[in-house]
Amino acid sequence: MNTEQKLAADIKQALHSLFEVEQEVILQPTRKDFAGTYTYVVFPLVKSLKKSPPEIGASLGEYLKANSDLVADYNVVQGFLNLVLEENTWFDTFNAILSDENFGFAKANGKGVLVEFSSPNTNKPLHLGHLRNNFLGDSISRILKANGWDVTRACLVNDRGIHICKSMIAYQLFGKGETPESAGIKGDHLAGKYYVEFDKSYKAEINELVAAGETEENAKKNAPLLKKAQEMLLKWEQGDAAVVELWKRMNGWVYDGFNATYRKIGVEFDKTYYESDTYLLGKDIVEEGLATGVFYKKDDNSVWIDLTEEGLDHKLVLRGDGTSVYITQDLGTTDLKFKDFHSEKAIWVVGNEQDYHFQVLFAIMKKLGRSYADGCYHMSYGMVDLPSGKMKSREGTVVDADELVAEMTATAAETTKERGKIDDFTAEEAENLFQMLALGAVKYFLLKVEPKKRMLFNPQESIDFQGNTGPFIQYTHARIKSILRKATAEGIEIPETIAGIPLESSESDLIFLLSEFPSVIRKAGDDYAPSTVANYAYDLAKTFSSFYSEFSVMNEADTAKRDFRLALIRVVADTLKKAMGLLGVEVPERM
RNA sequence: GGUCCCGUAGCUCAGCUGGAUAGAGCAUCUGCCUUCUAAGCAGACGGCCACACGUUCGAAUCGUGUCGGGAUCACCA
Repeated sequence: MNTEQKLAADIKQALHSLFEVEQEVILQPTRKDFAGTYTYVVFPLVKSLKKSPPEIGASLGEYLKANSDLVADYNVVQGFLNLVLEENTWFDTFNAILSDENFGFAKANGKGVLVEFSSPNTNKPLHLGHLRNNFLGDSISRILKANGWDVTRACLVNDRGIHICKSMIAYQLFGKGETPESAGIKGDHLAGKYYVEFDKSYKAEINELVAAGETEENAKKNAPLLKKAQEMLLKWEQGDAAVVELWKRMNGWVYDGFNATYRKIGVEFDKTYYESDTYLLGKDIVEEGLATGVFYKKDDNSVWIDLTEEGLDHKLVLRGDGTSVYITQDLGTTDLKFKDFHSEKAIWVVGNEQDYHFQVLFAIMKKLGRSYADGCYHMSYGMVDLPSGKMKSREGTVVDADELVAEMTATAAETTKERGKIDDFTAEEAENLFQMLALGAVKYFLLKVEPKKRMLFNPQESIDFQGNTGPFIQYTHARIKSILRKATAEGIEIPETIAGIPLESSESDLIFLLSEFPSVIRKAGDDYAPSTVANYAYDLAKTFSSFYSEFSVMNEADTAKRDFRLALIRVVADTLKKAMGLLGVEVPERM
């Protein structure tokens, strides 16, 4: 039981003894302007007790001061009972944190969760929007693990379909046999180049047809290039050797490119599914649904489900000609995923433009009686917009992931060199640091915003290194480490338990914040919100910085005080490292 | 048009299981580096929390409606 829970129990007991009231007690942190750590709001008691709020507050405060060994003092402002804690409870709280290396992390709960994210298309390189997806997926995986879940990270690669054929056709027509090696272009970028190429030529054909008197609609449907792509898709599905060979070759290039990017941004998967393997799945589920009467057949043989009871519409699950639609294969892969991993939960990190799709998918699974249906969650997130509007790969108006990371790394290098604090680093150490800072900046930037909100990225203003940013938190960690190195150099041993030291308010602020770490992790997991962890890390770093400028650690004459501060800041550094770790961000020893 | 999401300072965002005088960062302005890293700290400036009504002792937070922005409603994925 932590301090807050104990205090709540004491208040509950007090309510019982004083007023014979049985009530759950909820505490809130006391506002900065008043003395106290926790505040209990007495307004709700006014009616039943028929006493004024200050009266209730005072008698409750008096009782707690006398009977609770946690409460040293109290004050009442209107209906707010502010409780000042005994100093030794701060040390109880702190010592518990100090002695627990895994403070904040829950024990394994023996249950599995599958997190699917990234899910790239193999016709274009990753852009800023994909980065948001990757970082959200990576971070929520880490957060769920910290909440005790056994996490499997899965990636479903969209490696087939008409859009892939578009790149392939364009390459066949205009590629002149070039390869990533011959062109000196990363494989995913090379494929992307031909995807854009396709779109350009396709649009030119449409314009020609329209000029020749076709309607725009017809032109779009009948442009020779599109026909070629559709033919190629058909050939691919028939297993045409030449087409499959080209498909394998080009996808191979793309995977090499993706792997390089994933390695650079520090994202990994436990399991990769390929849509070329799974796109035919789901038809047996359609049969099952027809047999159980969950689905119904129309005259043209197409299969549907009625979801009007769920507030949704009728939805097609299989075409009249027996071929799959998107949801068909998703039914199949969902079953497959739960069969493969026997997990309790599955999470899909997918943009909010698919909100409706997932509502439908989950509703169908429920109607089919899948036991896992309630464990399905769509972690929906908003698009990353540019000042000019939406990013469009076909039109080339995207912020490329590789380019962005490279630019940020250059900025980190420049900013760091200006400051001249790491002049003794080897080239490799320096490069390592620049990468760490660049990724810290980008990841933090994308994760600090609540996932479901769409966010704006302004390339001109770019990503900052000051203020509420990843590098600021990394910097805070490095500053603490610098002090700890100094202490080690002087042979100072940090004590394992602390007691009886008069506390400065910024010190108790820090202890209080540290004590909240477990509930922050819990909340982030419950809400699927890495932003909760990001905001916490910033809050902690900010509070430390304030303490740092007000008090000195190593120059403190009272050695007991000094040693306490060393212990305190060591836990702060550890907690910053853990919190940033949950965002997939590393923190440096020096910067 | 139906459904879903969003609307908080000039800009980017916290806060939303109802609680006190709504917080940060950026930008603008003032101070602070001979003491542990100034990527920092302290301060100033900046708000009808889109609007209206309702529930409540109490609403940025909950409910209803309006307005504004976005997404979606394909035998595309």
